[in-house]
Amino acid sequence: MPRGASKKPSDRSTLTPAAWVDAATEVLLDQGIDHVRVDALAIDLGVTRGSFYWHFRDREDLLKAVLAAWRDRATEQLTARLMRVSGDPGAQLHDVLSLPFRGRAAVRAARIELAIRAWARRDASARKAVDEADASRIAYHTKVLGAMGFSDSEAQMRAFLAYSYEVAESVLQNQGSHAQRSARTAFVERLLRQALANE
Amino acid sequence: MPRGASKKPSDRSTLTPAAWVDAATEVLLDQGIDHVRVDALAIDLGVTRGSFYWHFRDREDLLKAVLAAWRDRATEQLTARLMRVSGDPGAQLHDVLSLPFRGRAAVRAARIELAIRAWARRDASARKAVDEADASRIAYHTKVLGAMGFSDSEAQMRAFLAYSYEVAESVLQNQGSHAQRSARTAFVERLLRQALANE
DNA sequence: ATAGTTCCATACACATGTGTATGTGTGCGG
DNA sequence: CCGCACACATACACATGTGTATGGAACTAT
Repeated sequence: MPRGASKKPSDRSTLTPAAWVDAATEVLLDQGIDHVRVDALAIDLGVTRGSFYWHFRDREDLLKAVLAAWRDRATEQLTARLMRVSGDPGAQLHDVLSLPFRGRAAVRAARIELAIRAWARRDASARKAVDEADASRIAYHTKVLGAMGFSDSEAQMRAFLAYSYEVAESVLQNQGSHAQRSARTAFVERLLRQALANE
Repeated sequence: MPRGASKKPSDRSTLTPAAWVDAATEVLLDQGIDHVRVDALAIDLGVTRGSFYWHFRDREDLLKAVLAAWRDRATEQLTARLMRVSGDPGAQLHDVLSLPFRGRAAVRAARIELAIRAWARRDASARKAVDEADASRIAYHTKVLGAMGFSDSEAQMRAFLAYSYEVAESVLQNQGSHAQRSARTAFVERLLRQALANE
């Protein structure tokens, strides 16, 4: 009797490792890495732990796969942004700063990232992945701001400030209304464009 | 009343609830709230769980005490800052922005706060405490920037940006050298002081 | 049809964590 | 010196989580 009557996943009758990774990521994003447990995931997927230990060596193996999946997606997002060279660096800066407002997918991605940051506080490999993602994005910001005419060192500092604002907007998600958020985003964009008064 | 009515000093003979809270905070700051366990704390304190369940009703009771202790300390820090009216708002802004560099105690406090932010992602009371702390600090920043001559709305936006930078400096602790950090802090300070060019 | 592989179920051993019930030594007041 | 509350120790019941060993149904290949 084929157990085709699966609940929500694809029409596949058998599970893939990716399905376990997705389920684990789902728990991770609103429960934290410590609540990612194989038996709970098995219940979510409608199977038993016997399935899990066929696809994965142990729990650590799954967590590594979760981290790898996130890192792949993060770098993919960044390279996609590098690909669509809009030519206008000013538009790119606007594009970057309005990222937190790109709908529910972006919000979800931000929540996943926050969960991984929390995880990175006590896991070396997660720490490494997050640090590399931060460095890559800051490098991209630096490149954009450099293309806008700022010197290398000043582009670096402005890039960090821009990225700081992005990170904080996701961390401080309960501070200010939506209108305030878009207003201050526009303000930050103008401030970052503006040259520093030399005294 | 059992012994000398001393509570603060390490009364080597008996434990206080504060000792449990301190031990729990120590685990919290580098392991996360899920790793705060009564038996591990008991071992740390050199006693058994029997002692714990005399001082606290259950584990939740301890966690509430940990959160209350942090909140008290956070508000106390802020009111202390409000008290020492340096008069010069420019000096106050500098004081605020150089906070992450105030030695090991500040670093430790930042780590505790990050752990509580992670906790707040799935605990309503922790969420509330963090949101209120953020709001209070942003309000203080807004007041300082308002005293520097900016309009209310602009002071609000600059205050959020300043606080964003502070939060990000603690979140992105592995990005940039110490020299870079102090350089960009000085840069952010100058940028925040500067008026926005009207076009 | 038969054998083999895939994918999962079942059952067990083991570790860790919470909470409760009860025992125990010690410093006080009376 | 007696008793009693305090502060903890000891022991147990119970729940939850991991990992392994083994069984078994469905699909495939021959």
